[in-house]
Amino acid sequence: MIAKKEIVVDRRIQKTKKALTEALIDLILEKSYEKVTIQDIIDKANVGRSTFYIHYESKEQLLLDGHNNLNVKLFFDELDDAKGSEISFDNLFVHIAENQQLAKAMLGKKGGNMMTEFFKNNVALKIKKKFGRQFDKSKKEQKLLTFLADAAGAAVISFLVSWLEDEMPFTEKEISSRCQCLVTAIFERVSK
Amino acid sequence: MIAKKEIVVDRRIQKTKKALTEALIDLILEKSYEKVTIQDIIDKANVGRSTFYIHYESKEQLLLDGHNNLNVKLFFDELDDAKGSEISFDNLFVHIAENQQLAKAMLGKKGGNMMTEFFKNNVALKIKKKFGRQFDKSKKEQKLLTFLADAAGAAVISFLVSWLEDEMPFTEKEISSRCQCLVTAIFERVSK
DNA sequence: TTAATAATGAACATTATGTACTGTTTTACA
DNA sequence: TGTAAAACAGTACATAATGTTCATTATTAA
Repeated sequence: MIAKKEIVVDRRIQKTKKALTEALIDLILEKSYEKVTIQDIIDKANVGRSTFYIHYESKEQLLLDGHNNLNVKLFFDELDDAKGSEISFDNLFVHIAENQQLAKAMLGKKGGNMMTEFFKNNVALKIKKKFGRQFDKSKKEQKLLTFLADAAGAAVISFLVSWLEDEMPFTEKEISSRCQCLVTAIFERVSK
Repeated sequence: MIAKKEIVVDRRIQKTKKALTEALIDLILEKSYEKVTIQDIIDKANVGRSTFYIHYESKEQLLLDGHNNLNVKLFFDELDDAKGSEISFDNLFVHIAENQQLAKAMLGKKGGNMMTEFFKNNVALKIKKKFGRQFDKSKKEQKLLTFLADAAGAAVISFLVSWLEDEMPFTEKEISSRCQCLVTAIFERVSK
């Protein structure tokens, strides 16, 4: 077995990226994503202007990169845990509750549209996979499948964000099972 | 009866506002809402910089104002046409189809989040009114009602946008009745 | 210890924003 | 049709963010 080349990331890079990411999260919660400028970020992170551009070329890239991504991926891996043909949102909501501040920054009203879209697309994709076999291969049926999966994804994210922004008034179990119910309802009833 | 004072809007104002609005719509379809600058708008509309600021203080205000609003209001008045406890989306979709280019600019992928939110909130509000009586006055039930109405609204808008962006592959009747079915399904099945 | 490289800070050109002011043109209305 | 009011164009200006470049300093991995 060949030894895996261990890539060591320079500590300076780690520190810089961490500072920038944390500054962005803070600033999103302070103002709102759209209103955060790169200038704000480098001021708050106490990082030189040119340093920012070494690593990123926009705040969008900054938001997508780094340990955010790790968290985001985790969110979705959880969706796969369910057995059978149902999607379980249990772990997703638990994970969201555990990372409330990050989730609010990324998905709340102050968070940019990009992250919400990203989440929505991922949920829709999972839904599409689960229910795909119920639709035949005709173009029309496939379009309907896509439309329904997107709509269900949008509904789930809306549910999730409402819950998150409203101090999580239901238990994770409760909100999660309603989400599952919602998706099932849409596919059983609307796909004819 | 007192004669209603007729307010005549200066022709110059009408012309200016129309030019600015049309420029914005065109620019949204060319680039995307976020990337349109006020500079772009006044260049395309061939209007002086100071003139813009006489009437509006941002592009958001421009988008919300004017005959756009007339159209938007029309969209939603149509939702009230249905008899009984169901919401009919028939006229909405017909109206959207008739104003395809405007609708795409406002609701499509290139359109800003603002208009989509606006639409979603309006649809959610109508839905809430229709189904409100099925929920008791307890805080928890009222929250669930709000969450469900918002989720249903999000699903409807997602459906609408998919349809609009995909060259409207179903008839207005078809897509509209699926929307209605979707809303009903959510409320019958998820509200327990 | 040292060669590599990341960060700093300053400078610079470019672009958008929002305001202010002057002079010109268009309008509503009497 | 004449006139006062207004909307407009055009210019100038201050402010702010963007993105790039470069010389210098510091930190790091080996």
